[in-house]
Amino acid sequence: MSTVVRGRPRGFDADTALDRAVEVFWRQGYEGASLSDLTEAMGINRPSMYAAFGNKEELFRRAVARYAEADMAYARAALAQPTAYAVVETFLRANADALTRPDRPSGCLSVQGGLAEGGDSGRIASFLAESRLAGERELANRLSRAVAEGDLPTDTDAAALARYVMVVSEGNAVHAAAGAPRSALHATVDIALRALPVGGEGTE
Amino acid sequence: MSTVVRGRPRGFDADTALDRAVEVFWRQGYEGASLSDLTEAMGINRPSMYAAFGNKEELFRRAVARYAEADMAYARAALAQPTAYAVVETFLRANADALTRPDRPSGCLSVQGGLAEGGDSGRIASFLAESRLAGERELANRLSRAVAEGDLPTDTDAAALARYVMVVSEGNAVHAAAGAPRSALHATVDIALRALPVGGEGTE
DNA sequence: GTTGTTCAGTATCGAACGGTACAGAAATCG
DNA sequence: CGATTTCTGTACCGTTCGATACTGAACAAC
Repeated sequence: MSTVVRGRPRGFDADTALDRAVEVFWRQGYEGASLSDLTEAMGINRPSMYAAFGNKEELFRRAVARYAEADMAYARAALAQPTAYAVVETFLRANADALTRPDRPSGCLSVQGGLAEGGDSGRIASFLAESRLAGERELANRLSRAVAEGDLPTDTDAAALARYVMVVSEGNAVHAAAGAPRSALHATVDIALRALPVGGEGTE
Repeated sequence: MSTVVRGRPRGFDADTALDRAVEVFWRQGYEGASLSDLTEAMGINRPSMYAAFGNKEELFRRAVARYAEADMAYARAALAQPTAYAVVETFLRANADALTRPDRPSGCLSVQGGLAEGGDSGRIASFLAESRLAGERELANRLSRAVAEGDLPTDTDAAALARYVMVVSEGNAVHAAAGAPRSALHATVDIALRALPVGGEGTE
């Protein structure tokens, strides 16, 4: 009822503190973000965080909600485009920009919020990224050979095409980890293959 | 020099133990897999693991190497296909199957090895997956409307197309988190857009 | 059989984790 | 002015983490 506060007023702004928490979770993931990391970035003490947000998991859920509202507004805007093509292109372009904003952590909180980049596992993430990149390079070499052999159009960017294939593969991995059935992954592959040059069976 | 062992022989097989470790890391990620989880699955004690593999990070690197050799053999096989199209299709098909093998953890160790699914954060992963799925559903609704409006071919599977778009988005997120530059992401979008029905600008 | 070397198992280390009890400070109400 | 209510800050809780001494047991060499 009454908007009057009774006791000592809060010494910090909860929304500002939440924004700082978003940054930390985004950069370090849920488990990788310790309470010390969070409260230090938020500029408040541990009991203040617990009084304001309940516990770490509640804080994370609030952070994701705020992220979806603020940092993914471009997605809702894209849906308002007049044509399906424009919807998809606008979304993917804005998404690419959002994933690489210089003033924000790289990537997407919804994807790597489950990561654990805290402490020692920074090296782990780098090691895994390098492993994936090695596969991408092998594929690029193979596709480059295909260009030289006339199997792909001469203006084909083999490295970009290899990266696209790996993106589809890794996106499917994210979906599979989330429980997507095999049929869904193959349906995605059906569509993804339409982006390849020449298409069809082949040697022809 | 001498292949003769000197002291008490090892009571377990290191390769078998490593295979078990792969399973645990694959399912729970690096940080999510505790030494207790690992040694229990490997059937050995903690000091035996340290004697055989050095430490947790070395064990993980060995596990990833073994994973790349055993569980990603299909990728090298795909590179041997005669045409570029066959290379890509064979890879993506085998990849989709590998990501959803019923007798193995879902997803890809190289992608979610950085995850932390241990203990409480199973709920976190589910929560994030549900968040992403909500966006996918919104996009599917929008594309479904486009089909109804004649903006997309009548035989278009709006849900599958939406899933494809999200796969590209999430794959790009993985790349961005690994440090890929903005231009690389847009080059991927360039290619991905070619898979869309009708293509081009649109309302036409 | 004795000696030397290696493995197995218990018990424990210090550090970091998420979470909280408690005392003092700052505000409004009567 | 007390009295009451709420926030801040320190100091700490029990638990779990990765990693290790240390004691005995098991094997080969001599």
